[in-house]
Amino acid sequence: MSLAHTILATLGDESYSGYDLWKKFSQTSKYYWQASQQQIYRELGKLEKEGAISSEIIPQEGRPDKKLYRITEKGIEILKNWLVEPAEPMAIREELLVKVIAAKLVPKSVILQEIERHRQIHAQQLSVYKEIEQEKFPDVSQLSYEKKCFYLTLRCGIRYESYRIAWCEEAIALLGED
Amino acid sequence: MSLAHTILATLGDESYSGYDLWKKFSQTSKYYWQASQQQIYRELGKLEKEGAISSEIIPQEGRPDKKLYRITEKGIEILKNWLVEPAEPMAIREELLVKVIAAKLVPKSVILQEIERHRQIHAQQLSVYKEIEQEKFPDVSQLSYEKKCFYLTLRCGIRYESYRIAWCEEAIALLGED
DNA sequence: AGCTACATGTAACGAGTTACATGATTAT
DNA sequence: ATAATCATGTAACTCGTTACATGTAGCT
Repeated sequence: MSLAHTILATLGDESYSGYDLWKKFSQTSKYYWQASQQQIYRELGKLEKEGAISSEIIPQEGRPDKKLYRITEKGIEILKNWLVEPAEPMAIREELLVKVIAAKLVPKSVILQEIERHRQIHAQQLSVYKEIEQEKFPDVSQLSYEKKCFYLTLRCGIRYESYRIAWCEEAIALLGED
Repeated sequence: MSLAHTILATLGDESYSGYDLWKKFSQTSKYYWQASQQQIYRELGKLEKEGAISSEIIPQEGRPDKKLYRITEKGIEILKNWLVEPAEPMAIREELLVKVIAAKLVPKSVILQEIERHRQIHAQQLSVYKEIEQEKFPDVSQLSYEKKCFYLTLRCGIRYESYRIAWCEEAIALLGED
């Protein structure tokens, strides 16, 4: 359900084409919702049919035409109604943990290397987020309400990666000892 | 993909009926993979067709018959092959964060209350996990390799809930100030 | 009389992934 | 030449959710 709401929330600030939305989802929206290009195009089609968004074709030279989407009054109403309804915490599905549960079937080094690989991926992502934090949010107390909200999603990304790294380190330490 | 592997990993230790698996998924498997009863029945059907598991019907008095599933040699092979392949970190999809992004459309109190509600849910879950930790794992250094692996999934659950709580507290503090 | 636990499933739908299809421009 | 970027989409499939369907036993 939330892909539609994420798109509506994004279109609430600015108009985007499907392609632009996809890029935005690959970059800044990454720390709260992920979606593929195909999913976004499909969802845009649905939202337009429902009347939550409208589109306008922008002709371009030397490039394919682009379809620029904007949110409608109806779309804003849909968003507002969704915002006041409570949401349940998301279901946890961690493939790495399933591997840890089945770990005894393969040599210990296989699992240890896989955990170490994940630690590195998360450490890499964490450093990207921390750079964004330093560059874009040097003084948090001066932020507007809206900017604070966006900042908090980045903070969640930072905390998420930190939690993953800490767990990987604990796992390597515990399983690595003989 | 991983639901099949989670079921195979669970059946690796013991035989279960679909109903038993569902209960297990609602309790201990909760911190690494969640699945509904219907999903489990469907997946069991598929896995049996593939020959990864086999079933035996156990007649019971005063209760419906139960179908007890066990993993086959082929199922163990499937698990092993999956274990040595690298897995990517899971995609992040946090509905609460999408709400924070769209927060400006509703009064501040709506979002603050929703975040507080989530903080409480996670705090509740954390206390359940901590009780399990104290009861079942009083001395970590004495655990077998297999038990250590299981313990680590609980530790991940504890770290996850702690990270969620910490973020909620940060968000309430930042948005709550005037 | 109604609720919970036990036990297994089907059907329909919504969400997410993977593969395929097209075609121009710009950079290496 | 080849790859990457821009730009939009269809089709098929798998995975996850919700609703429906059936029936017994035991508790309150």
